[in-house]
Amino acid sequence: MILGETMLRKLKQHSRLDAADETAIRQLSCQLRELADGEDFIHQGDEPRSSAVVLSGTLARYHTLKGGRRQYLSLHIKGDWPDAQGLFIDRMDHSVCAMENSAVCSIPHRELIKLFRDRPTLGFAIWRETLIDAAIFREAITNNSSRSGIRRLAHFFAEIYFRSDSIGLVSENNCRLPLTQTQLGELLGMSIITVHRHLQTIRKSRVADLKGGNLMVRNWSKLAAMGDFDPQYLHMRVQPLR
Amino acid sequence: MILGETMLRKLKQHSRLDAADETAIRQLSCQLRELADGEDFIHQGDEPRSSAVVLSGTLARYHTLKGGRRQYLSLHIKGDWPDAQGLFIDRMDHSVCAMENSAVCSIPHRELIKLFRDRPTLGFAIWRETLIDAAIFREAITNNSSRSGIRRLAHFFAEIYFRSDSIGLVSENNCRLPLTQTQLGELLGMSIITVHRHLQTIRKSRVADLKGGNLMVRNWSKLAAMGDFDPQYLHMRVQPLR
DNA sequence: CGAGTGATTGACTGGTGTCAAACCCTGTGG
DNA sequence: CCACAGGGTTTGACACCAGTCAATCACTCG
Repeated sequence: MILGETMLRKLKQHSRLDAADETAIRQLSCQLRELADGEDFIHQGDEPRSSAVVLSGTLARYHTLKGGRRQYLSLHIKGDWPDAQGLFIDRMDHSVCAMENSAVCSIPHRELIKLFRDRPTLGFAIWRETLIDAAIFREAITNNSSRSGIRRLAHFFAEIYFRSDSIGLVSENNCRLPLTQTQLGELLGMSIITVHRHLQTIRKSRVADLKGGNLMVRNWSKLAAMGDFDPQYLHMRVQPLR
Repeated sequence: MILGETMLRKLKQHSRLDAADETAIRQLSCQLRELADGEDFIHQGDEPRSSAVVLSGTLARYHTLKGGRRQYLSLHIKGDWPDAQGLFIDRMDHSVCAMENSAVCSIPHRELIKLFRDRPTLGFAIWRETLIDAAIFREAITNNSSRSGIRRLAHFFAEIYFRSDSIGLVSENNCRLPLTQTQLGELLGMSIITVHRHLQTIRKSRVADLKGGNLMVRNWSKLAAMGDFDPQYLHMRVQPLR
């Protein structure tokens, strides 16, 4: 089953699971949901009753600001749990939407909690998953607060490329990144104009390029250097890119 | 015991615990540690073997940037778990230091994990604690990325005042906030000069004042409005300030 | 009473945001 | 098959907020 394999591949990046754990995961029930580009998956204020794993596509968490503008908080690809942060929370403090046509698989909290009681190790693995989420949030604070525009953009590109690679979504130096320049600005805390100007610089230096929702990395080590990117905060046991 | 009461008061802000849970918490062993102003409690790269609860004082998480400068990520007061994010993580991706003379109480992970296996509900409560931490990180992303300098400062003041009040650390409209303007800048992603200028504005409008490590809130509703502060993201069952 | 740290103020500069307009690509409909 | 509409991208002009530099003031501590 796709859900089981996707979950396992992701969880094994950071956690050790035994055969019984794997079996338990494969037996989870899955409620498939397809999302259209731009569609909200869960909305700020909702009471979460299930949590989902991304099977395909790209989702994002976001805050809605006074005046309706958005602050995107994080981007989620295959294997991620875009609403895991709602696990033990009464009401969502943020929303989650699809950035392109996507598919997710929902698991009721009731079933997850039973799983955690029966197999604490699996609970710890998913807890770890939410802690890595938090580490990514911390890095985003640092990125958006203390790095210059161009480094900020480069760091984000490096992170998404690295994460895509680790789940097997990079081919020929390309990965998906279906964000408009406006959305990149709403993620990185800068205006579309500034995003555009720095993007041009990155293009001209032949480090990376973003076109048609695809990120092409021409020079990985230069990109990582430009963004001060050090993947330690992603807490993976194996580190694919070098 | 101080540890038990401090932990219980904090956990009960968001979780329901039964009598047996409370007993189990009161029986946790506590390794008291006193920290001097500025001292590192745990350092980026360390392997965490225990997690601590703040008994008194103020601690902060921070990233060390290229060139040695810091990005502060979050501030922690009585009842907080400043290194809970290291619970299921091999190596710390950030450091934690004391912002004034402080006291914390460490609990070995081994003991916590045994507790979680025996009493899953308590594990869920502490998991929730780490999820609320993450919610605070998300709000920090939004604050530092999309609010103007003065709103950013006001939002941070509102948050720390609100959290201080909820753990009983506000008296006569005052709470501790032992940060220099430089440190405020390193937390909010702006230069000391900008911090200073906005702080002056906040002072002159008689909304709040920061002096000698103390934050005095003269007009709570104005401060909350100025910072677009909505405490929903703190996920407390009861909301003290109004 | 100096030394040191932090707060305060001013002058200047540069990066970033806003405004505005042209361009490009794609999908739609006549 | 072409014209059009709409969203996204690109470019330039301009203003202003925020950063750097620099100097002075205030407070605490030995």
